[in-house]
Amino acid sequence: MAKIETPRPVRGTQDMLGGTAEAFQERFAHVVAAFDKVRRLYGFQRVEVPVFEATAVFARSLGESTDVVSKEMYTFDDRGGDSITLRPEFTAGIARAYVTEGWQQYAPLKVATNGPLFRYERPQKGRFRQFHQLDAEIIGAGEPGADIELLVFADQLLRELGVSEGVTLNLNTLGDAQSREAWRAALIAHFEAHRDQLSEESLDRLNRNPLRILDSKDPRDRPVADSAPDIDAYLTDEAKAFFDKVTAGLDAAGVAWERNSRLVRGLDYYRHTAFEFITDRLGAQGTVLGGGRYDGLIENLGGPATPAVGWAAGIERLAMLIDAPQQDRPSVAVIPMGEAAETKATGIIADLRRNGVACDMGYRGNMKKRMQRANASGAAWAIILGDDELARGEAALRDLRSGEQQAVPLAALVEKLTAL
RNA sequence: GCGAUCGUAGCUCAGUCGGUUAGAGCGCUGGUUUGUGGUACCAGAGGUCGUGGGUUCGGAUCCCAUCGGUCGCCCCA
Repeated sequence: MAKIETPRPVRGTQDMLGGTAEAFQERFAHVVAAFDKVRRLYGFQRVEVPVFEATAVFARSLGESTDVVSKEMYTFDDRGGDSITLRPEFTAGIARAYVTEGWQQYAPLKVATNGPLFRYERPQKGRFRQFHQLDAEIIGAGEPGADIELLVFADQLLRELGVSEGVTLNLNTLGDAQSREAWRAALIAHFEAHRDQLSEESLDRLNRNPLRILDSKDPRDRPVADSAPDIDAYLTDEAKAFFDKVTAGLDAAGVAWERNSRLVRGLDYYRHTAFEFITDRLGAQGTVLGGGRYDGLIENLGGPATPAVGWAAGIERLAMLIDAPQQDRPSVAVIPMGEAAETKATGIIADLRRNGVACDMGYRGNMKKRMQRANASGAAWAIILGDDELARGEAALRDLRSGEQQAVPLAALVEKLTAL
């Protein structure tokens, strides 16, 4: 008989098993739990949006960056012939819902979500095809206060996770449309004047996405990129006032930040604030949380002109940075010996669980094996139930830490253990 | 799409100037102790050496191809 070949997991996907101190799943869950806790403190409502959308939702949101649309998205036709795309980001879907579900009535709307996203990329450290993000958005608020609130939220999350130490907030402004255009023109002029010093890749970027030359990793580009003009000289008074309010707000809230005049966004609908929390502990993927103001996006999706700002954070990346979280252990291991005892134990364990006592039953192997498993499970107590105990209507309750053991009437077990 | 590097037991890895039956630790099963763990000792099960081809008397080891992992480039919404 031919050997059946087990299908392999799809490239860039992960399976996560919890239950042990080193388990990545435990870290992952801790990041999500911390996010949910902080999100409530800041009054962000939980929102759920579909994992897939009509392709147009993302295609329009990404606009002209054709490489991303054509090569990086999981797009397919469904049985009805409609083009569907697995979400590569949260913002577009939330913006779509804001328009189609009439959420405009709640503006300014503070929402948060988290879940899986999909991008067809080559996996590497901190990069997967199915990955997961936390996401927070404020839609319908054009005031710098919204940017500030979001940034303080992000900062507090990183503090709660204990990773703020090695992570710095890089902050920049892209100005309003007018500032951005003027700066862009100046940058192109600068790069054109130094064409001969740029790498081939950056020469290509010059046509495609000139702002990206600013954060090129190629050492040949650095001198030209570093000597390129900041946006500061091109900011309108309004844009400058906006950025000043954001930085003043951060200072007032005690959030440390660094100006990074090379931090840019490729898409045109980004305005004003752009930020990334960056670490050097994750290899090539240093951004742990990033976002900015996208005042032009909702209009791009056919909605009313709506100012909005938001951020997203990679759960896997955060999970790689945090210390191993404390994990919950079952506190009681029930060890029956013999069939009659096992039946009785089934009732006892159900009773304990209904009364909020976390417990597990050991039903494999000999006594020694069961005790070993009970010990390995981290349980603090073992309830040993054999024919002898059963006949006396009691169970042996053993403290697995001290080794002390006592007989407890079966009827008193729940009371005894819930009192501990 | 490009580059580097690695694929040996369930896991982590030894073993390669080509040479009898491929090893260890952990885990698993059983035993020393017919019902008592965190120690110890003994035994056992478990491997198409990623896959296919080539060179050779002989390949885990050398060559080619292919698949997969990892890291980096590109891209980064």
